[in-house]
Amino acid sequence: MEIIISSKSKKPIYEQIASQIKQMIMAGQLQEGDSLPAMRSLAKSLRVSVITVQRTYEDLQREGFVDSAVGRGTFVAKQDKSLIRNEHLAMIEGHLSEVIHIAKNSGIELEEITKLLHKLFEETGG
Amino acid sequence: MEIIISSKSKKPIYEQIASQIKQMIMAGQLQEGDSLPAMRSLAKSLRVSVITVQRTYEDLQREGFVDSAVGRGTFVAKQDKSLIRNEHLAMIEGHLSEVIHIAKNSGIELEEITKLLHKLFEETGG
Amino acid sequence: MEIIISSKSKKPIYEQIASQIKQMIMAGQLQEGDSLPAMRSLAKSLRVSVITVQRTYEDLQREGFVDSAVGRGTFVAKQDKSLIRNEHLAMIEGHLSEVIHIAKNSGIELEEITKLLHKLFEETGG
Amino acid sequence: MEIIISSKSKKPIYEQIASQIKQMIMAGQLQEGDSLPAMRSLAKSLRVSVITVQRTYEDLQREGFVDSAVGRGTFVAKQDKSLIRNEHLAMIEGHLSEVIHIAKNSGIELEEITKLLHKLFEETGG
DNA sequence: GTGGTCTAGACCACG
DNA sequence: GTGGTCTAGACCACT
Repeated sequence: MEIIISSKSKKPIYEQIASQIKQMIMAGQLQEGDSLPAMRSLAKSLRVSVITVQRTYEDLQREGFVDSAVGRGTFVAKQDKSLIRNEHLAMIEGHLSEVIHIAKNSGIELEEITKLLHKLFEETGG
Repeated sequence: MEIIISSKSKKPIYEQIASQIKQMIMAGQLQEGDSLPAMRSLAKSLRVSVITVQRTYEDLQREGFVDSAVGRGTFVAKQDKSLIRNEHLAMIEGHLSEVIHIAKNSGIELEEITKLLHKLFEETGG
Repeated sequence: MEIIISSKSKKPIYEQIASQIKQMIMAGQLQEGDSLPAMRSLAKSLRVSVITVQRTYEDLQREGFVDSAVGRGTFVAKQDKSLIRNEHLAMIEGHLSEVIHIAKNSGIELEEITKLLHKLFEETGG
Repeated sequence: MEIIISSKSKKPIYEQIASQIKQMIMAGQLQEGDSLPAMRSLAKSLRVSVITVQRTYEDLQREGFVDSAVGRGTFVAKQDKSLIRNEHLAMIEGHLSEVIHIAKNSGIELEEITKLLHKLFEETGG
């Protein structure tokens, strides 16, 4: 369970942890039925409060990525493909919003961004 | 000084105001030496607290967009447009690369991203 | 002793087991004096902890469904069926009245509730 | 803001508060744009921790009943009728689940419940 | 041991 | 003043 917490990031810690666990699930690194570390042990290894990890697991559960059962632990839930797709789209939307924010602040035209997007897309091996 | 504040936006009000002023400067709508409205009058016309406008002007000053002179007011500073523009383009390219990376990993089409980009651009208030 | 445990259910395991045993008793499938499986063997066949079965038997005993005798085992107690049944019917009527109150206030049709009732009945494991 | 907290209830406090506020909103007692009490003041008047109220407001926000803005407060959001309907259906489902739980424990037939439901529905003025 | 809830108290960003 | 985040420490129910 390699998770990196950056105190520089503006994102809250519980969200940083959550997004990294989501990525592991979406990448297949964590599979359906796999158990996640117990809250207390993960909290200890990440050197954060148990409450913070709890918040992370709670969010993951609410979003359907994991199931938690008192006394048994937390497990990766059956994944819905459209869920994952939506999650990816949300991440993309986050980046695009940043792009637009910067662009509007610096008078860069939408057309220029679109061209750059297409250029980068073609250049990228994929 | 037409500035729109959206209470729906997650962005703080002072940042909404600042980015719209930045835009006006980058677009040449506000030129070097032009004076910005007095804090109290801008606050009044936008129906926000003076403190909020104060924070806006502080940020603009720190970022080099304006100069404030006690007792005289706030003025647009000399802009090094091309430098700023290049920095911004680099940041945009970074985000777009992330977007493309995610998209290629999840089978999302370039066309869909382009549409999302345009949609967000139109939705985003200044 | 066919008992089904659903890990999806929010109900604790000991309660799932208890309610299924109660059902068997109320339905006459288990009769007065019949012996229940030993805790350890039931635990083994259900693949749960002995502690969980212990908790189940404790509850059944406290509610008067079974009697436990150290060294001899656990047996179905004498049931006062009609008394229990009437109490249960009264509780059910209370809940149904609540349901109807909500439904009438929000324009939900009786038919829809009936359908929901049947759907839930089929979904609910014992 | 008359809210009653019962320590007897199995429901967590934050949920008890939330459901009562939801009811006020659904009943029109709290209307769109109305401001809710500040977390700290509500916490004080209910004699619970600020954290508990925070959890309540967070849940209400996530479910779309209210909007919170740092520095300004928490306000009733624009209500979606289907949201309210779903909320009512969820409450009904909760009661029906209780009914089924009792029924299955006491060997009461689904048909009998259905008849009782219809009988009560007709008897109830509405 | 597990997760769920509640508490008290702190610091931050925002207005 | 507001809400948002993080912390530490406690008690509970379940396995």
